[in-house]
This record gives sequence, structure tokens and C-alpha cells, in this order.
Amino acid sequence: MADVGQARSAAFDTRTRIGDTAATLFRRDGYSGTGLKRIAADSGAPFGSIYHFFPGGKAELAEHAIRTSGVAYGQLVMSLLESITDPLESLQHAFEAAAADLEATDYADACPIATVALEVASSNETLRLATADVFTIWVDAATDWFSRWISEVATARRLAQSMIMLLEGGFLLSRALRDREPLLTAGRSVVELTRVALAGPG
Amino acid sequence: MADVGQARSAAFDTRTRIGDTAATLFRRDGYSGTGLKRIAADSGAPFGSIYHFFPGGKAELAEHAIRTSGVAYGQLVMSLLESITDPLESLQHAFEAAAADLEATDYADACPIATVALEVASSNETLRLATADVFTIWVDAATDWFSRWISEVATARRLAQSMIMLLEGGFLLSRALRDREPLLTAGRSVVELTRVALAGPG
DNA sequence: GTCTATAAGGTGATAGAC
DNA sequence: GTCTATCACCTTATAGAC
Repeated sequence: MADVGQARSAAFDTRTRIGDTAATLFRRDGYSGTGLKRIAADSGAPFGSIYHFFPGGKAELAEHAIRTSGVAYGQLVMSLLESITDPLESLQHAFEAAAADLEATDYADACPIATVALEVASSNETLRLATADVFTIWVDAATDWFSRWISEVATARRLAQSMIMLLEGGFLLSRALRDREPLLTAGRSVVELTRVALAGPG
Repeated sequence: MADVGQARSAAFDTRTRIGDTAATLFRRDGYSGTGLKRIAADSGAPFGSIYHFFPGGKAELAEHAIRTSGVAYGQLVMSLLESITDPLESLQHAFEAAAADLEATDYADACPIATVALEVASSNETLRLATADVFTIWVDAATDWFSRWISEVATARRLAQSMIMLLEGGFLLSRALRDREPLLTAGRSVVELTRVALAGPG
């Protein structure tokens, strides 16, 4: 197993480096705002390597970045939610961690796909579908998490969607205002919504 | 007064047409994704007229579009909230109207500044400030509206921010998924948060 | 398979004719 | 003041040397 990894390591590293750099730039500057030249330069890979590993060019690279970073970010958030047993404390902690991360990266690293999702929603059906798939995965995973304490699936799903929407809206306002407050407010509202649901039908 | 309008109408119309077209394209395809050639073509104005009316070029045009369409959209939403006296009914109606509008425009016309806001947040300080000013105006106006029924300003402000964040998150998910559901769910959650606040300290 | 040079077209911006 | 032609640059993509 180590041999296989070793044998593929050189090519794998270059491909991964290109993918990671692309994801970082797409997240920060969007799809149209990110040039392939910049991706090659920042990743240290020659320009031609992009087309060697991603023959479909920018579109294929973007779809790969959306799906890969989207799934990874979803897992990161879910693992954050798993780290504390009490749901209300867990939610508050997750939003505080997101706010701290955002501030630590000078308000750059928020949602990995939101900027691209808005850009391509009305202009690129392939990439729109990729972002839709990622959001669906997130909502489903969060619905399962809420379902541990909420018996009604519809309620769990509504909380899951609202959590993600508040996170996204919080990222948007916090990035624009360069202030953690909106994101922290979003966290408080998620806690409030969950508290009410828990006190409700049980 | 009619004469002044008449005298300025030709130039004013062209400038307005360029501004409106720019706002529409920026909203749909973002800042980097919108070319000045396209703005000239869609507005019917000659290319040079863009620089005649907006000497600062694309950046000045974008700032104008952000501030103008941002303020206008805020007023639209607030007037929608004014049209019904009961706050809970009013909120639900506003989100349903937003969802209907989004669907009617084939999921294109959502927030006029969100796409650009995310694009420029880390790369263009002038435009970031313009989006920040718009969001601040929206939060302040919504805080005043909530304050009619909520005595604590901090609570009214939290509700105002959460309403806007849920609207923005709802727009994002609904556009990506091409489904009204997230936006309608966002509306339900805003109503829920407001109901709890109203039942609380009074 | 890694990398470079170039192609073909689009971009923001400008100069200058009318 | 309206409009056109053009500039220099940057974009994605490809062809081909090594």
C-alpha cells in the first residue's frame, strides 16, 4: 500500500497541488476572476500540466474543485458538530469556530463554493449542478445529525437547511463588513431555532 | 420641473440605461463575468458612452450599480414588509414573494449585490466598502422595522441581521438547486425567530 | 510525461473622427 | 457630445519540442 502511494506520489502531488490551488483561488476570487495562469503560477506547476491532468480545461478543474472542496468542507463542519455531545453547545461552538477561522484568514476563507455557485447559477449548467450536489450532500448530512434529537424528519430537514443558509448568509455579511458579528449572530439564531424545535413536539 | 426633466432626458436615459443594464448583468453573472462590451450591446449604447458617463470605467460603473440597485432593493423589501400590518404574516408574505419572483425569472433575479460582494470581498476594497454600506443600510432599516414590536434594540438588530442572512442563504441555495424550497424554509425560520422574540421579554 | 511557445479571441481602456 | 477604430494586455486552449 505504501508502494502504490510512493509510485504515484509525484504525479499525484502535482495534480493535487493544482486542484488545491484552484480550489483556494476559486473560493477567494470566484470562477471568472481566477485565471489558469495564476493557478499554474501559485501551484508551481507548468501551465501545460493543467491540461495534462484536467483535459477539460478550466471547466473540468472547477467542477473537480467544487466537488472535492465541497465534500471536504461538509465533512469538516460535521466533524466539528460531532466533537461536542450537547447539540446547542455544539452548534454555537461550530459557528464560533467558523468566525474565528474567517477572521484568522483576513476574511478570505469562508464557504469554498458559494462565490462560484452564485456566479455560475445562471450561466453554466454543469457547474451549477456540481454546486447543487454539494449543497444536497450538506443538507442530508445535517438532517441526519439533527435527527438524533428531532423525531420529525421534516423538522430536522428545516433546521439543517436553515443552519446552512444562516452560515452562508453569515459568511456573506461577515466578509463584506469584515466583522465577525453577523456570523456570530447567525450562530445564535441557529441555536434559538434548535432550542425551540427541541422544546416542541420532542 | 418638466422642462428640466425634458432637457436632460436624452443623456439621463442613456446613463440610466447603462446603469440598469450593468446592474442586471452584475447581478446575474457577477463582476468579472460581465464585460463592458456586453453592457454596451445590451443597453444599446455605444461603447464610448460608458466612459463618457462613467469616466472611472468598470470599477466606477460597478460601484454605481451596487449602491443604486442595493438601495432600491432594500426599499423594495421594506415596502413589501410595510404592506401588511401583522409582522409574522408580513415576513412570511415577503419571503413567498421573493420565492415567486425568483422562480418567475428562471432563478436569475435574486440579491442584486451578493454575487459581486463575494467576488470582490478579498480583492477590491472600494467595491467591498460599497457592498458593506448597502448591507449596513439594510440592517439598520430592518432593525427599525422590528423595533416597532421589539423593545430591546439588540434583539431587533439580531432579528434584522438574521432575516437578511436567511434571505441571502435562501437565494444561494434556491438558485443553485433551482428550487423554491430553501427560500420558503428561510421564511419559515424568520417567522419562528420573530415569534419567539415577540413571546419573550415583550 | 514535463514543459514552453504560440495561437485565436476577448478584455478594459483610449484616441480621435465626426 | 456621440460614436468608431484601435491599442496593449490577458484569457483559454493547443501544438510540439524535449
